[in-house]
Amino acid sequence: MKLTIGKVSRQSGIGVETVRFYEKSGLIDEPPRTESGYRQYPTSTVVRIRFIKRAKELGFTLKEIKELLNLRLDPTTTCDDVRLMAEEKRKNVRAKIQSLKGIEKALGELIDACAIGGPDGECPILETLESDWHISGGN
Amino acid sequence: MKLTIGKVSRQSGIGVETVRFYEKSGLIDEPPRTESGYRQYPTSTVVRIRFIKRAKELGFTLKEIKELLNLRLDPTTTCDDVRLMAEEKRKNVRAKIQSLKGIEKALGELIDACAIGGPDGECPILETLESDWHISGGN
DNA sequence: CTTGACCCTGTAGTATACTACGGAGTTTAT
DNA sequence: ATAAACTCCGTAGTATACTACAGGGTCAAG
Repeated sequence: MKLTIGKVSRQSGIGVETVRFYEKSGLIDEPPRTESGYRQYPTSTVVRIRFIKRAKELGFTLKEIKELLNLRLDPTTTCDDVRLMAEEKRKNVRAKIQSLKGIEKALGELIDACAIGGPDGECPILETLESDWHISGGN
Repeated sequence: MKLTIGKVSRQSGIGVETVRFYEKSGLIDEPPRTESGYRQYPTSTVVRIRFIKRAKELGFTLKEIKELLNLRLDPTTTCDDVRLMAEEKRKNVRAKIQSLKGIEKALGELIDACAIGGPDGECPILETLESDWHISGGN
């Protein structure tokens, strides 16, 4: 089943203009066109755009997302290239998870403190997070 | 010990201009000044800026980071307000962790496939991630 | 067969988050 | 005491990621 740009837009929750912007930016392939020039997307485009959306919410730039989506074995990349890049990305993702867990913990402590009418004034997020976690494997 | 803006900048790994930008944006307090007008930062400012930096890498906007840093019990907020907001933030953080775990898993599978000279052509990130996880508590 | 919703291209404008610069005063190391 | 390095403020410029036209053509329902 082929989709018009409007359907892709609605099903993936982004604007029509943004779909075209992602195409220009190389995040999604140029789809085939009808005789009159209308784009005809495969349904997989919706999955791809939803991935882009989520990855953006996780702090990846469009450039990084492109790299993630292009991580595959094809004639122009060797297996080693792909594996090394994937390992680099995974290191970065794991660091993000650790950072988020630190924030989750801090929020949990704040919620608990709140429930028992705990301390006030200072910023509990920072008090809880004064440890040395950091994002590694910069992009 | 008081720090000049340059020291804060170096210790937190952001530019001097960015420190002033964060001050203008209300992310860090206006520090006291010397007679000649130089800013004098407490060391806690460095901790705060490092938090801002990490939170940015995790996909939070400066607006959201401000809200996180202001989550505290003070005369202008009630305990319930703080707890509800903190719970909302935690929900969002947990969703992010789940999303990242999905990506981590996908990368792991790609790395494994690579190691054994697995399938090629398609994008394994997408193939692995075609589930319905999403970020909730949207901001 | 028309009317309204849709699609096309291209360009320009917006929001966010910096980043650089000009022109000046201040501090510090030699 | 003087040069290098730092600081001040304000404004303007940049990169990223959209978002909104303008001015047209296309398709589907009644």
